Amino acid sequence: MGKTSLQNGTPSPAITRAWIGLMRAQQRVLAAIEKDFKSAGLPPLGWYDVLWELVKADGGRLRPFEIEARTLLAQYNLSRLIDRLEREGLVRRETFDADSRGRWIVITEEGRAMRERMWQTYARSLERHIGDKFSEAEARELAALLSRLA
Amino acid sequence: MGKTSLQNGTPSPAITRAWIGLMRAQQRVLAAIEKDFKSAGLPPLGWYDVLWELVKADGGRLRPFEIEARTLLAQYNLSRLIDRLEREGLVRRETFDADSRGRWIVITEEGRAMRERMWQTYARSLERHIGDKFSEAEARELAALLSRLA
DNA sequence: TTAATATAGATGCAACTGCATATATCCATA
DNA sequence: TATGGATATATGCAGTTGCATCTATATTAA
Repeated sequence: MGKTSLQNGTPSPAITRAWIGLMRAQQRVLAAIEKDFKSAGLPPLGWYDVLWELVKADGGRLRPFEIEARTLLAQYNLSRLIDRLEREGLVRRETFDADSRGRWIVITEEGRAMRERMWQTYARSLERHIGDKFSEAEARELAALLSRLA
Repeated sequence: MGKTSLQNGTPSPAITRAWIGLMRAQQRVLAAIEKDFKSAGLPPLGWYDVLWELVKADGGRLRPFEIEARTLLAQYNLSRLIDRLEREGLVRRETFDADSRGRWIVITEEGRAMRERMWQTYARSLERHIGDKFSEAEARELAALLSRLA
């Protein structure tokens, strides 16, 4: 039994409230951010994560399975997300010579530009929907607590 | 600009880490719980919320728009979720005489039994995936911080 | 070598979601 | 009391997800 529980195997009210709070907070903030993206005529937030991993990576490229590990996307979802990104010209698929099962996913100039454009909106959203609600110390505390669930 | 931000409109690292932590924690815990449900041969977690609201409600029944308000489900998603619950015999749609646009959604005995069965698994999951990770005080602190985002 | 197994990535299909709109009814007011 | 607008719920459609499986290639071990 966990550190925090009643005798009968029922989670304590605090645990329950933390869980409900986690679900609702994530849903609300995510919905608010997605709405801001939509208003700005931007693609869904999920695209950002992939583009950002590629920008951070050496040579602006990664293997699909590497993106998968960094983003928590399921393999089949990532494969199709890459389809969409490629259709919009934001990434290219290139051959990976050392293993012909593999591919490089390479970010294009358009992809880099899009990521920056998305960040403008994203940064403002984070400020508005999260930053405004916490002091610096509280934000650190929240991040620390959440990291225990990762 | 928020309480917590740098000059240039970029969210502070603490805010960014809180946000990433929020997304990842929710995804991971939700995925773990859904997996537990699936292993136990149970329907998706989303069903639980509706059944639970109905159990708590007077007479075991609510109007769809009341469920909507209590669960954050979108109207069209709820309408279809009720279809599925009804198909499984867990709820019934009944007429609402005072306003014939409306309906009652009534939980059945099977619905009550299913909710209890789901709770067995749910409670253990919450213990394992959240309760084990926090002291009582920490859980309260986390819930309090998350409630600011609601 | 070859056969068995594992890994990288893609894809058909059914279920679910979001969006827009439909349908039915109610309410306010001219 | 007719009409314009609001509210409650449902639904067609296109896009997305999850699941299972496929193809292609790599690795291991006999």
